[in-house]
Amino acid sequence: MPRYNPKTIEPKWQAFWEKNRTFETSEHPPENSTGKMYVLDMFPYPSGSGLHVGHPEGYTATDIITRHARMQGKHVLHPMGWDAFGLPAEQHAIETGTHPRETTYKNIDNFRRQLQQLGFSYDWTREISTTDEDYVRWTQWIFLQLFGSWYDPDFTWTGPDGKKRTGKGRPIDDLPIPEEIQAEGEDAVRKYQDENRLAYQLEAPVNWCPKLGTVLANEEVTSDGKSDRGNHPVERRNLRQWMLRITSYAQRLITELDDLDWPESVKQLQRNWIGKSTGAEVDFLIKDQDSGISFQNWRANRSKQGFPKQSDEAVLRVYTTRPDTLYGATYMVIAPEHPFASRLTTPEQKDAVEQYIKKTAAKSDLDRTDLAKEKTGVFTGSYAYNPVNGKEIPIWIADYVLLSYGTGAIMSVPAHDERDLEFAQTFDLPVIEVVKPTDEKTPAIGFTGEGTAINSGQYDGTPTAKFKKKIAAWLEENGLGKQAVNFRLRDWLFSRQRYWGEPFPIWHELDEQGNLTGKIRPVDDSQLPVKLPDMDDFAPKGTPEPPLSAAPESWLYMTDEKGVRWRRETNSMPQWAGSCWYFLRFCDNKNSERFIDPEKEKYWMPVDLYIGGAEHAVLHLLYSRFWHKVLFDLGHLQSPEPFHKLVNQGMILGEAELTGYQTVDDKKWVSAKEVTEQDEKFIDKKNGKEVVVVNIDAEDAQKKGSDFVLNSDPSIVIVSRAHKMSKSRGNVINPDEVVEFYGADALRLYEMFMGPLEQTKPWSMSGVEGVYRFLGRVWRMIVDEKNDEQVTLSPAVQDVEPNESQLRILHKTIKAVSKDIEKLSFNTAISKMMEFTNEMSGQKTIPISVMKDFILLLSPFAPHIAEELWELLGSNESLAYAAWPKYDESKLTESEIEIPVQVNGKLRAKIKIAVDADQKTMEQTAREDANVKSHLEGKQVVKVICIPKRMVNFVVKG
RNA sequence: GCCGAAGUGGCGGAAUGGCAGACGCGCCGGACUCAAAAUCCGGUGAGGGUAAUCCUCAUGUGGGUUCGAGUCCCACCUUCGGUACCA
Repeated sequence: MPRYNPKTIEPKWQAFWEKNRTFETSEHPPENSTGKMYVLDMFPYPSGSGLHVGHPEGYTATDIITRHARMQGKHVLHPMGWDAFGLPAEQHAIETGTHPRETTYKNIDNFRRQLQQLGFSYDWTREISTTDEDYVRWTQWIFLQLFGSWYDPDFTWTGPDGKKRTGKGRPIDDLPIPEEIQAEGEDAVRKYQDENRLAYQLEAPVNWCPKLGTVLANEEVTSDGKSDRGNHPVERRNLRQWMLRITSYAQRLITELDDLDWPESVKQLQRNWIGKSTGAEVDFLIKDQDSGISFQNWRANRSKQGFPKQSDEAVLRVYTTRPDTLYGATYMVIAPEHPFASRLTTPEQKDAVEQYIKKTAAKSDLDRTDLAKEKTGVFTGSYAYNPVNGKEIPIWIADYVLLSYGTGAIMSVPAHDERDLEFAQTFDLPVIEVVKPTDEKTPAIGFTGEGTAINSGQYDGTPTAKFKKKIAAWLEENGLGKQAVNFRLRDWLFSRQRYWGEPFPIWHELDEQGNLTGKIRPVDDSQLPVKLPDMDDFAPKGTPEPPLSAAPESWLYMTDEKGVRWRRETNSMPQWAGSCWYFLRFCDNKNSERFIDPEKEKYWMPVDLYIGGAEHAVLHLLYSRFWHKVLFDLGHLQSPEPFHKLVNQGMILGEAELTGYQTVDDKKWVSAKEVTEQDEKFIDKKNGKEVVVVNIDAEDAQKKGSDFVLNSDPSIVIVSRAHKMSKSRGNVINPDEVVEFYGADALRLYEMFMGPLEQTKPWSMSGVEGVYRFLGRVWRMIVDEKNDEQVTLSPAVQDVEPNESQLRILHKTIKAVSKDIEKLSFNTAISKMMEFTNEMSGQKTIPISVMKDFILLLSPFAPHIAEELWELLGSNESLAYAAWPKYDESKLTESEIEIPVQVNGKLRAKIKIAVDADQKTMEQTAREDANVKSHLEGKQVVKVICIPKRMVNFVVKG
C-alpha cells in the first residue's frame, strides 16, 4: 500500500495516542519545562446534527498551537467538554418523549467520536459536561456565592494581582444595615439583605415567549422582537425572576478590558454593550397645588440641605448627558411605568392617561421600537419648574422614555435632541434653541453636537464643554443636581422556565395555606447538587409556571426542623451558567472538595489563548468575566480575568453560488441590477413584480467588467455570492464525509489553508482536493510508491549530508513556519511548506535529516501523516514531544542576490549583486544593465537611491 | 442612524513603505498510457508588440504625502457583521 491512504494511517495513530496517553496533561511540568500554556476552545453545544465544518476550524487552530507548544517544551493544558444544557435537547424530548439526558449523552458520544477522528490532541481525561451532576454541584455552589454576596462600591482594596481597585463583592454578612431598618426588626433586615444580594429576585417585565414557554434574556431577543432561537414572537409580562447584579461590575468590566490581548473590535463591542455615559441627575420641583411649596422656598431649602441621595415625592428626578441644555428644556417626559404616573395625572387627564398606559403595556418591544417610529404620548395635566429659571413646563407620559434607563424620566430639549424634537413637533410643544453650532451654516434646531450657549441667561456665549462643568458645579452648589454615570447594561435575567437546566439551590418558605411568605433560604453546601427530578413530562405548559413545578412532591417540598414547609425554586438556570466557569473546572476536573484547587488555579489561569466564534463577543465573554470577578472578589480566585488572549475565528460559508432572477410566469431573465429585496421576496424594480431566484451553472456565465453576466445574454447581470451554510439552502458540508473522502489531515489542512483564521470565507471542495494532493506529494517525496507491498523509504531519501541549497530552503521554511504559527497565520505557513515540497520533490537525493525536520514542521497541521512518515524515517517514538526544529540564520544567507532596479519608481531591470555589495557597486552594476541604460539615456540623473539588499532607484529629469 | 471589519486575477488568497498577484484552485498545452484515472513538466492579470531581459495599464473611487504607496493621510462609494428611541 504505497499510496497515501489516510484511512489506514489515521485510525492507527489515533489508537496509538490513546493507548500511550500521549496527550494527557501531567500533574507536574515536564523536565526543563518552558512554562505553562492553557489553550482553550469555546466548548460546543452537542447538537443532534453533529459537528459542523465551523467547529474544526477553531479546534484545528488551537491544536496546531498546542502541538507546537509541546514540541517547545511547554506544559500544555488543552481540554474539551460540552455545553450540554439548553433548549434543543429539551425540545426534542417534548417531541419524542426521550429524556433530554439520554439525547444529550448520545449526542456527546457522537461529537466525541467526530472530534477524535480529527486527531485533536485533547486530554480527554479532563472532559466535562455542564450537565454532569458533579459539575452542576459547583455551578450551584457558585450561584450561592453570588447569592451570599453584595457589592460594596466604595471599598478600596488591593487584590492578589497587586492592583488597587475600588468596589468589591463582599459577603452579605458584611453589609451594613441602616439603623432605621435595624429598628424595624429581623424581617426588615433580611429583606434589606435580599435586596442587596448579587443574586436577587425581582418582579419585572420580562420577555415572555409563549411558543418556547419561557422568558428570555434581553440578549436572547432579536432587534425585531423575536426569539433568537426559533424566531418566535416575544411579549412583555411581569414575572418574579432571578437577577444577577452584573451592573455593579459595569465599570470594572470596562476598565479591566484594557489589559486583555483581545481584538480591539471585541473590546469595543463590550464597551458599547455596557454603554457608559456620564451626565447629571437633576431634580425638577413638581408644581403641586395641594402642598403649596413655592419654587423659591424649595430652591432656598435645597441650597441649604443639598442634593438628597434619594429623590423625594415632591420632585421629578431626571438624568441627562446634556445639563448644558437645561435652559432649553420645554417639557418633561416620564415612562408609562413610572411610579409617579398616576399621581401626576389630573382628573381631567385620567381617562386619556389610563388608556395610554394600557395600550403601551400591551405593546411588545417590537411595537415600542422599530416599526413605530412616530412618537406617541399623553399629557398628565401636571407641571414642573425648570430649576434654572423657574419656568413652568408640562409633564408628559411617553413610551419613548424607558423606565429601566436612568431615572425613567427626562427633561426634553427638543431643539437639541432628535427624539425630543420629533415628539415636540407631533404634539406642538415649544422649541427653544440653546446651543449655537460653531459652523454658521448648520441650523441650531436639531443640532445635537457641541457649540456655544445661547438663550441661557448668564451663560450665553459659553462653549458646551465649559458650560457642562459650570452648570454641574452650580447644580451641586444649589442642591439641585449632581454628576451621574449611567450604564446601558441591565442586570442579568438569570431564570428560565425550563426543565433541562441547573435547578436553583433555593428554598421558599410556605405559610400554612401553602403560599410563599417571601422568605428564602439557600440549600446547604453539603446538600449540593440539587439534582433534576426524574419526570416524564417536561413540556412547558404555555404558562410561566415552570415544568419543575410539576415535579414529584418529594423533590418539591420539605419540612424543616421547626415544622415549617418549604418549596423548591422551580425556575432553572440559563444555558450561559455552565459556560461561565468551565475553563476553571478543566484545570482540576476531579476535585470533590472544591470547584478548583487554589494552587491549580494559580498555576493554570488565565487561559493563554481562547478561540471561538465572534457570536459570543458580548454574552458569554461578558458573563464569564462577571462571574470570574465575583469569585475573585470573594477570594476564591487569584486571576482577575479569565481569558488573556482571545481570537475569533471567521465563519465558513457554503460554496459560492451564481444566481440570477427570472420572471414568475414566462421565465424571462431579469438583470440583478433591476432587482431589489423586499420582505424576503425579490422584486423587479421596473414593474414591482416578483421574480424568482435561479441557480446558474458556472459554465453559463462570464465576467464582464465588475459583474458576472449570462453567456446567452450579457445584458443580464447575475450574482456571485457565498451564503451561510443552512439546511434550507442545502449547502451544508458534513465533516464526516470530508474525512471519509480525503482524511482528517486534509480537512484540517484545508480549513487552515482557506485564508486568515479570523476571516469569513467560503468553502470549496476543490480546495480540499488541492491540499489532499499536497499531502500526496509529501508522501511521495519520502515513500517509495513502486513498492506495492509495504511502506518503504523512497530510494532518493538517503542518509547524506544536505547541500547548501537544501539547507537554505529547509532553514527558510523552519523560520517562516515558526513565525507564522506564532502569528496564527496558518495559511501562509502551509504555503511555505508547499514551496518546500515543490522544491525538494524533484531532487535526486534527499537527506533524511532534512526530511525529519520538515516532518516536524508539518506535524502540528497534519499529525497523522507526520507520525507515519516520522516512523518511516527511523524513529520509534511519537513526534509529539520531539524538539521543534531551530533555524540557523547563517544557513539562510546567499552570496548573490537579485534586486530590482527602478527608474522614476518604475521597474526596469533586475540585477544580480553580491549580498554585501556597497551602494557604489550597486549603482555601478545597475547602470551597466542594457535596459536601465536605455532609460537613462539623454536624461539627467537627479538622485540615486540605493538600499543595500533591497533595490536601486534612479530619479531622472528631462 | 451609530459602531466594527473588509474591498487585490475567473476563484480562495500573498505581500517589515521597496520586484503586486507567493501558495492553492480553475483553465490551457505537453509527457506517461492502447486509453483513461492518478502522477509529472510548462504556461496562465489586461492590452500592445515580429520579438526582447520590451512598452502601457492595473490592488473599490478621487485627491495627497514620498525617490517609491495595495500598504501612510484626507474625502467618498460598496459589501458584510453587530446594534438601535439608552436621554
